Amino acid sequence: MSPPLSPVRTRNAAATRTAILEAARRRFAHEGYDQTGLRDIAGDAGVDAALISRYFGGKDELFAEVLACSPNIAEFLEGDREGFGERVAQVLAVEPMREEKFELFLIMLRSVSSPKAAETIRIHSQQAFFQPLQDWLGDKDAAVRARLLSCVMMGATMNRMIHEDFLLDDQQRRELCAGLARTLDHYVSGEI
Amino acid sequence: MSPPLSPVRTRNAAATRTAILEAARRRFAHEGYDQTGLRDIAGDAGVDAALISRYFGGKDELFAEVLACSPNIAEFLEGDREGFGERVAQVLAVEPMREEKFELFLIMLRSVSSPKAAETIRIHSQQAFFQPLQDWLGDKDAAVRARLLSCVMMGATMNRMIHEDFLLDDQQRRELCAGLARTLDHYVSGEI
DNA sequence: GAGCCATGTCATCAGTTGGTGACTTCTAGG
DNA sequence: CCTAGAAGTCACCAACTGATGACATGGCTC
Repeated sequence: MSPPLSPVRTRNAAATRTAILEAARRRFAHEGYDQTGLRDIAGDAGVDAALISRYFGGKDELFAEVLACSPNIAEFLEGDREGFGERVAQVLAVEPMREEKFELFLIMLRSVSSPKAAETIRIHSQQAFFQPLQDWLGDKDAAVRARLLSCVMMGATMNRMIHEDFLLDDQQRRELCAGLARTLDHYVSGEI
Repeated sequence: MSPPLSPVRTRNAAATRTAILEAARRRFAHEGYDQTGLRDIAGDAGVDAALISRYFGGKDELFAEVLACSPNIAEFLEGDREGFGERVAQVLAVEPMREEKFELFLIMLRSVSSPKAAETIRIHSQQAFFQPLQDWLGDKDAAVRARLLSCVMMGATMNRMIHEDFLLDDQQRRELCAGLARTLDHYVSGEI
């Protein structure tokens, strides 16, 4: 899919590891765990496929590593509370899906169906998504509100995965974004 | 997974077809398109795997047939408008996931990652989910509101797929249900 | 410069998958 | 009762997957 990252300097373990990790992240985000082959990743990274098993142990471990080093929800929690809904909704509904901020979502949602990835995803989504969100909300109903927030966020992503803005013009997309933002802010402010 | 449906009366084309279709529906809902093998389905249906290709042409066609004959959104659209949120939220958050009403969602969400299934899903979700919902809403913003509704519905399903009511007690589940119902009804009544 | 270990390459394995065609067996219609 | 065709069975293929171990080679240390 993409050319080798550093054709000039081969035989550099750190660079190779990084290249594999990045290629894997893109692949997992675009095709999901099952559809991504070790050879695909290796090809993108410009690396022999055998190296992946050597560096990471196996596909599962590579997947876990990718999840661990991907940007999580924290980014959205920075900034003022009132702007949360708008910030998130922008990413969910208007910004291009290629955006990095999106990738963790895509990786998780595209790979849940695979049993080997499912457990890893559950643990990671709890640690790097749910718990921070819940802590950020702070109040007593935090667990339920975090769940509600994630319903909307995941649902929006899912929806976009299925029909990519199919049949929705710019105006409608803005309305969709506004609706999402409003609902998210409702949950944040505690009005379940 | 389950014993043959009719061991007494073999050599019945219609029964065999139905058995395959039902086994496939269960499998696709529980494991998704990729993780489901023709041999798994055949085993559940108590049928030789070769028959599937013979009856349906291939895995893709079988999948399309399963989607086509699964119960769709229409069931939820019956009844009064005010009760919509509650009806749906009940299924999404409190009723057991084994429910048949759930299966179409699960099939779609667990199989989007597979390219072969994705196109079929897109078409079918448009025909059997989106369009009816949009028509039912009726107003001008119907397209956007339908999208918002499906965000919440799919998101709730997705959430449940990832951590099955993990860490949520009965009281919290009721709150979650109430929150979902409220949001859904907001969208139905036009308050985006 | 020699030696050694980390790094990278290659061929290959075993398992699984969807799919196909030749074969057997049952049943309906004459 | 007998035959024709439907229904079901079986063996097998080609493609792909993740993974492994033997081998080649580069680059650092002494």
